[in-house]
Amino acid sequence: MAPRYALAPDPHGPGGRLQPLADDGTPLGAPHHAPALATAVARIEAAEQPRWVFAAADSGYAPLLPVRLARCHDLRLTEPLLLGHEGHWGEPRSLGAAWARVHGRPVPADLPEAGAADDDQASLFAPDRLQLPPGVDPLEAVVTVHADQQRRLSAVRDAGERARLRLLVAAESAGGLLAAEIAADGLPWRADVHDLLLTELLGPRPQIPGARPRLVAELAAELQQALGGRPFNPDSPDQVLRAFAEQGVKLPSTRSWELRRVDHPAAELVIRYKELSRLHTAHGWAWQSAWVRGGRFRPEYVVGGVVSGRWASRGGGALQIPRILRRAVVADPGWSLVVADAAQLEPRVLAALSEDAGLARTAAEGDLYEALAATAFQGDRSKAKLGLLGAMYGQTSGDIGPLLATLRRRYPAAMGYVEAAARTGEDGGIVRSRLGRTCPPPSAEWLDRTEAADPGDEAGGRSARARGRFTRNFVIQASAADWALAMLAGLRRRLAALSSGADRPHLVFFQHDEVMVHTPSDLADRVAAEVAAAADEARALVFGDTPVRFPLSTAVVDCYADAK
DNA sequence: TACAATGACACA
DNA sequence: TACGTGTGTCATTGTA
Repeated sequence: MAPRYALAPDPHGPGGRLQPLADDGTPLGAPHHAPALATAVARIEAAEQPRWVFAAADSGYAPLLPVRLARCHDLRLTEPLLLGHEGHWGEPRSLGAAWARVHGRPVPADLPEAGAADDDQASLFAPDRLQLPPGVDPLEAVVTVHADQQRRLSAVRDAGERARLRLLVAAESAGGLLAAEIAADGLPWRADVHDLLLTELLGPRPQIPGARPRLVAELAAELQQALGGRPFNPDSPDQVLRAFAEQGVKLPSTRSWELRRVDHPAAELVIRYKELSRLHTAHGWAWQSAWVRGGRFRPEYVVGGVVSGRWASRGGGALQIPRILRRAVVADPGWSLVVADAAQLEPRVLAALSEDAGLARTAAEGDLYEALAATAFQGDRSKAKLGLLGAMYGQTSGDIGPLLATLRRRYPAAMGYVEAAARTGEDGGIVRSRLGRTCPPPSAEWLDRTEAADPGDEAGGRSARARGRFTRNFVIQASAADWALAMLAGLRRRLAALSSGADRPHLVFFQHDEVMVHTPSDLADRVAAEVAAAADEARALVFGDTPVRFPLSTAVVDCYADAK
């Protein structure tokens, strides 16, 4: 019974090799070849539930689906976590680079990131991106690098820190599995509802691709009339500003909040035009034909794509679906959507991180801002919220000074925590999330600007403060991402235990502090309970013994738009 | 023609 | 009420 298996798919064909491993990565016996890798993996998974060691789950797991794996160790996702933790942020992070470091060989530079832009024929047939030197056996490389990563994890001195970093590696790796599953399953998307919505708001689909839909074109014409009648392109901020100037209206920019303050009939039209035009270009018919197929929206997620550990997405803008389009996300007949988002996650994370007893009391349950207002802001919830957000993001302008002063007096530990993180950043230091994700060090240019600068130098001071805001926010955003990842990994495990087979609940969406499960309706209530349990489990795993709670607002709905 | 920078706005 | 972090995408505009 091996706790771990390394695997390497054959470059061509359905087979692959498997190598049982001990926990520390020591090979147990000889590798064996499976003519049908997915079948062999499914059999071993059913019997042993090992931790699968992938070079990269995103490419290694997808071909095995619909086989579901419980646990993995993703070498590609783990390497940057370790390099960052060890203070080697800029080092190449490919499997080949990690292999070369173990063997003291020349380390190959990383290839540029694959983006949607170069996702063409050429790159489809490009050699893999592992960067292994010619002649190196991929399975041997996976085994070697895994053993090295396990050794480096064990080398973390402090036991608590070591345990947390291991948790981070496991959660990040689970994210790798999940992202592949979500990509394969897709988000339920009703193209007909989307169509109807577009037609209602924009007019019928233009016959000529690229043409403005009727209502957008009419709005553009109306706008031109309202600004003197001379033709101009409403998509060009420059031309819009000039058209307004000709009417005697001086504007610093065409930002919508700026336009809202302008007393001119054309301002409203510009705002409306931009809204509709954006819907058409970003999420219109072209978007639908590119990204929606077979009743599912299939974006690509990039696990750890943001330095803070949040996921990013590539193509389709999966993490920026405008609210109005949530109408199109509808459960299949007989199925429901369980939508859950963590309420006030970031201030709760601050309370737990800083162990500020007072703030933790306000975060023990219910509405955190309400509780904060009651104890420190004479019941004014908006002040409480503004002040706390300002503290977490490093806001200095506006009338926020007195609010920050109040917070500093009432919650010295919490405010001290973010201010210490800000000072570390301003001084060029690095900070880490709760589980040990490390922020990037300052760039060489930053060091030039700040260290060479005189004390009174404006540019240097600005750069320093900007980095202070970044590190101040990093400790919170990245620790929130730690919690979310742990919650997600737990929820994934719980859903698998709830039901297997074709009509099991699927995680179909994840956006920073929000998850969505598509489930047979008769399981929806149990899914909702598992979401709550996963949230509490993540609280204990990530923050241990804290009075802070992380409540979720959960809705069981047919349509995403009906959640909250 | 292709790419980068910019402005704007969507999401957390 | 309007500037405080992190992203992705599109159209325009300027440069290679």
